[in-house]
Amino acid sequence: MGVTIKEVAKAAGVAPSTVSRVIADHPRISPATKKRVKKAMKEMGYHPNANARNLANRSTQSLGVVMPSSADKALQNPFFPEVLRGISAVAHEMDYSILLCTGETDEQMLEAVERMVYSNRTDGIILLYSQVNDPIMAFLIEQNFPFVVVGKPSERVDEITHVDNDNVRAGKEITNHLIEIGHECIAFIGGSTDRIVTIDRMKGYESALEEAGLPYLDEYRIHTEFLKSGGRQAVHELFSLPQPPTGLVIADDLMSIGVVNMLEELGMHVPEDISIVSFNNVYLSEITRPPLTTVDIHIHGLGSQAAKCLIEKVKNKEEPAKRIIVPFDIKYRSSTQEKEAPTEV
Amino acid sequence: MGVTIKEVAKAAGVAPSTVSRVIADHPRISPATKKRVKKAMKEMGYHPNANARNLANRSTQSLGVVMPSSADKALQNPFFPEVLRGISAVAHEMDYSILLCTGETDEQMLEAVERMVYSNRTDGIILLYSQVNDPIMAFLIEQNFPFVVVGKPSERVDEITHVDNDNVRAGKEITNHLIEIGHECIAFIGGSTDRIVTIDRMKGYESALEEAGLPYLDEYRIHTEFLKSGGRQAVHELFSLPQPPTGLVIADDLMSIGVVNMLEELGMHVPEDISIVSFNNVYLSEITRPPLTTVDIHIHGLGSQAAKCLIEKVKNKEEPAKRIIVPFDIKYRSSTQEKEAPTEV
DNA sequence: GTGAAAGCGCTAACAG
DNA sequence: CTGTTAGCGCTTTCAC
Repeated sequence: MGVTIKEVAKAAGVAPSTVSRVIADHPRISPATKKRVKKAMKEMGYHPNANARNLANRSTQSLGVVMPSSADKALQNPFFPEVLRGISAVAHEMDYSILLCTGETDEQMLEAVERMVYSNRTDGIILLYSQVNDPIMAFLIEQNFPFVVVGKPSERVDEITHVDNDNVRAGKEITNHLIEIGHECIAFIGGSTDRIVTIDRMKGYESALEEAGLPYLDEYRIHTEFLKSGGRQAVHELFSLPQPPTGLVIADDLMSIGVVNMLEELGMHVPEDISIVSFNNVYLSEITRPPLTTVDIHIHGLGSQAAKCLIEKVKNKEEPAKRIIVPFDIKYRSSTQEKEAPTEV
Repeated sequence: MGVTIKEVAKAAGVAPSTVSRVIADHPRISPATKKRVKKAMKEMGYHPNANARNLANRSTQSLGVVMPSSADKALQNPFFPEVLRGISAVAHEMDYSILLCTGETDEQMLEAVERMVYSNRTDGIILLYSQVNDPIMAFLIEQNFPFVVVGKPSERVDEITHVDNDNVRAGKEITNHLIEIGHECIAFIGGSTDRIVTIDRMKGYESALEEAGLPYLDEYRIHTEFLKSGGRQAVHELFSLPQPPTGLVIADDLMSIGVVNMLEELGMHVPEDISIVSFNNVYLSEITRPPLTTVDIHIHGLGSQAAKCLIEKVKNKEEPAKRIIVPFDIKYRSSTQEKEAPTEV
């Protein structure tokens, strides 16, 4: 194994505790010894053993990150690498490591999280999703274990630290954009209503329609897991309505890409026949055809803020719950187009 | 903190060492005490402290996973979540945790890896990419630290355990497909030639052309970082050649999506005017327009095999270097189309 | 089969 | 300012 603190101490002619103090950058230590010890450390290639440190400190200097279960196709969403980047950036800066947690099924996920917590492998946890009735969140709360969620918790919103966008407002603004450019029949397509993010974005959509006095039929709201078979059917029905929509608010860029393709197959063109807006602004939304008008939610920022909050919380158990709202902005691209006034004969 | 081994020992009326033996499922222990201890553990909600265990064992029960630096847009490639799933599956099964390692710049990455290794945070490392002159790999070799690479190392191929597809053969087969359906002018578009995967796929492409006696001009090979500005230019030039290609072999699905869109903008249709094949079979390649004919490289398998190899290597330092080739298969979809014989007048 | 005791490598009082 | 000492929670000889 590597060099230990004792060996360094001996080499520098001091006690191990002194070396420890140098490592911790303790104030009350003479510059002379400090220098001497540092020199010895360098010469001997000393690096503190994280395990031993953590044992002595009862900490782990690591953050657990829980992704959604991989049963979920959504895991392939570029959202995740991006949010990981954000987390990683501040984790690295603050000298924390990242412990990843996935699993095939929900039970496996819970089990993995339990193990992490019980065996003291992590100081705190970041939940990368938020859904109703989440057993993992319930477990964390019950254990009073530090965690933050990226997104909005489904309940006890004020007691749980979370980092989110104002998805309701974002939903409203992006829908308003569609309204402003002349659309009156606007439908919403989102994933499962178990996901809070879907709900919020839809709320925004509804409130925009309401304020504008536009119709929002039940038939205008589609919730489909992730395209494919079921989704196709739903979209098909949407456009078989007597009054088919001319604008679509879609809860996620990836979904948009699927929908655009589906529409084109059905002989409808985006944006000529139908305008589409969505959320996230993943890299793909720029290079797809047409490039998507979408809400840039600043994924990286969500990640970095979450890490920051969690670290604060870990360092100070009494840190009050807080809510961080990461601003968004809208990227206007060519999936939307002015709706010409209906040709009245 | 939690319950300790001592408390369990006291409750069960045995010595701590006995409890330890029960945890480790030591053979020489009477069924009676074993049962008694287990009962106590359960009742008290005992869970071993990973840190203490690892310190005593000089191990960490965790695997480090190194992603490419996030400077790389490619990080948003769904390849990563998917390969993580694979790693995760076996890690979980074998009771290892996953330590993630990213960084904004290459230096930051190296630094992060060094810290992981020096501070004994991980037992072994999986490199999720392979490129020439990689300082991280050099470091790992120099330290004689256990690692495996997903992909093919740029050098010392027989000394480094790696998990890869036979990318040369895959490149050849997929190119042959294009040839079989009548294409004769086939170009290759790939990312940086620093990445081994690009090189191998291109070799396959070349060898297919050669065997078929088809031309492979220098102008038919494009290496572009990741579309956008530079890429557009290159593609544009490709189709300004006196003999523009009718088939395209593209090194990555995501790139294909960009290229398809670019072509459509230029007024060319896939597959009517030009056929496209690529690699990876990420989820998107099914839902894009048109769905892509692509090599399914079994990303999940790459991940799980890598984890398996690494764990073997970690458990047995003497484990010889090995190479695991994960099979691939081709998904035929509608980005390719028979090329009608040139209309000879 | 089980217990006592000595560590794993580091930190943190408590003295001085 | 620095050394001594006693752990952190678990494993592992070595006895019995």
